[in-house]
Amino acid sequence: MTSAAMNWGVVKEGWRKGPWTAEEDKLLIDYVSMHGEGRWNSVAGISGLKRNGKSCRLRWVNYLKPDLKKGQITPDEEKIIIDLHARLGNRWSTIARSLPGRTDNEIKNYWRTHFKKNEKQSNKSAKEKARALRHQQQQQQQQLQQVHHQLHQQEDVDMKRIVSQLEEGDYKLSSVAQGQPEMVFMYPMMADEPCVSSTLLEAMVTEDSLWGGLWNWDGIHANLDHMSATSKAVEKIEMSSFYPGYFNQSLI
DNA sequence: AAAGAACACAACCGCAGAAGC
DNA sequence: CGCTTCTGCGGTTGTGTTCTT
Repeated sequence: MTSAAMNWGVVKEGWRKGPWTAEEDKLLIDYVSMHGEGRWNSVAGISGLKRNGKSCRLRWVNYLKPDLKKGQITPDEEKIIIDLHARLGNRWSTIARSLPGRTDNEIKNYWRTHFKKNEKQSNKSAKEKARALRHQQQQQQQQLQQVHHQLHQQEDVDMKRIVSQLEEGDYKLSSVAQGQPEMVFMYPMMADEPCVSSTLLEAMVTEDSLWGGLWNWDGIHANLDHMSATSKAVEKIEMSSFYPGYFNQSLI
């Protein structure tokens, strides 16, 4: 069916629908940079966009937001998705909180594409497996390069932030990764909460999860800022049962 | 090379809960 | 306290691209 046949891109009841144009994206980006996220229903009035609030929010959250991670789901991310979906079911937004830069929509689409079908057809052919493996290797390579690049850029900023937080005395640093002297976990000092033992943390730092240890902190944490107290409590209980160490990290 | 299948992604809808009045 | 509005979530659908036969 064509866009025209679907009435996409046309103005319906005053609102445009269908794919976003570059101009619309720019208007929305300008709006958010000036007014911040939220109050989506006022976007149309202020920016001149002929899109309703829901459409604007969706476009921003799923596509325009600057900290979104582009590119395919990595094998590590896939593991987490599988694990969390097994425990949480279709709670995509909760799963997405564990994958910084990924949206619920993206994960939902990924799951639907890759695993929904597998419920019926559990075995992949050898060909498919080989293809998937090649693809994974390429992705891993790309991601590694990307992470190295980002780390270089963020190094100065992050070090300053960590140092200032240390100076405030709110955090404790724990070097845990043997043979990885640059790998450091940071978690809040709480008098009434036991910290994760270094032994446990070491166990978490496997080859597969090394990078995961880094993103878990920033991503999960950033999202907690926007959650209600009740949601936070539920989230903490859920997440701490899945990822040892999460509970300590989330105590701010 | 062409057709069909599979995949990846974007976007809409309806509903529910939170927030504001 | 009830109503309205806003926001976020999950489900679904449609389109374009890539892969397979």
